[in-house]
Amino acid sequence: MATQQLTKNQSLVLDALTHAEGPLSAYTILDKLRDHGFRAPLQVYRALDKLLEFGLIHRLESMNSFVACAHPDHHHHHDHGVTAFAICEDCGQVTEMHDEGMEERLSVLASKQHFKTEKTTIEIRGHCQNCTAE
Amino acid sequence: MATQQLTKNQSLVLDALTHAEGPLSAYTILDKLRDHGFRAPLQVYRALDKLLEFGLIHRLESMNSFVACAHPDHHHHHDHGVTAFAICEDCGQVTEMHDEGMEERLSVLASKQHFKTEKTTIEIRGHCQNCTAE
DNA sequence: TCAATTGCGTTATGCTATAACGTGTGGCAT
DNA sequence: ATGCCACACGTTATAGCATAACGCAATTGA
Repeated sequence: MATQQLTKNQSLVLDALTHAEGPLSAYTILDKLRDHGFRAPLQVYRALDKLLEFGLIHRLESMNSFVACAHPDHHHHHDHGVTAFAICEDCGQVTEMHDEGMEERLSVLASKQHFKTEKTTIEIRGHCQNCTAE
Repeated sequence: MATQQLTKNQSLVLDALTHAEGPLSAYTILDKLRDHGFRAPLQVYRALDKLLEFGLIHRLESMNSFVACAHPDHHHHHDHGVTAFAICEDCGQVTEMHDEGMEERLSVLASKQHFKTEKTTIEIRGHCQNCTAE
């Protein structure tokens, strides 16, 4: 299963996210890509939907924005487990975290309620190391 | 520290959420309260902000909606730790969950990054017990 | 009394996301 | 080749979520 072949629009959107300092909103991406022929929000949203599907980007629910996936292993576009995000409210930097123990706790919590999990969102808002230094 | 005295608007919004089956969006609340004199979104959002501050309601980031807090002990409006929400995509029901082990894992994760946590969002989307029964 | 604070109401605006329509292209079975 | 299908694309319009900015009224406290 080779790396998914991306369309022009999808590549442009992924590049924008990859080269960005932090998460971008769909409309910010639109503005960045106007010079490349983007005119309407749907062009961005359609590309974002596909990139999410391929596992190449993440959506940050707490800020209606998107980030490129930090993982280098983009060869399999199946889940690599639950991802937690640490989002710095000062500099906007996002750190992607994975933890087996946490997945285990979540799994236990869900099964206690007989709840069938489809997708899990974990977002920690706060201040990163750099921005905490006074 | 007695229970916070609420204004008329705040009470109306809290009542709407308390009596609702599931989470409500701000505009849905607005519609429900038109008969009580509500005319504009800001009337709702201002009440929601205060209720969030008092810890009487929660915001569900993944669906831009709000729910009444399930806790009976509304006397202290400080944090009662991290809350995880199980959100059923079929019936919309929301279950509030608290778990010490979970908080511990998150705390460890954050400290590994030297990250200072302000607020944590955990939302599990899926299907509740009732809606899973075929 | 006067100033400061807080909640309120209103209008206007901005940001986020999708519906609905039509076009073009490439694969592929007939 | 022809016809069909799936998919990406472009465009316009609209729906849904959230806040800025203004001014008024009531409350509190020096």
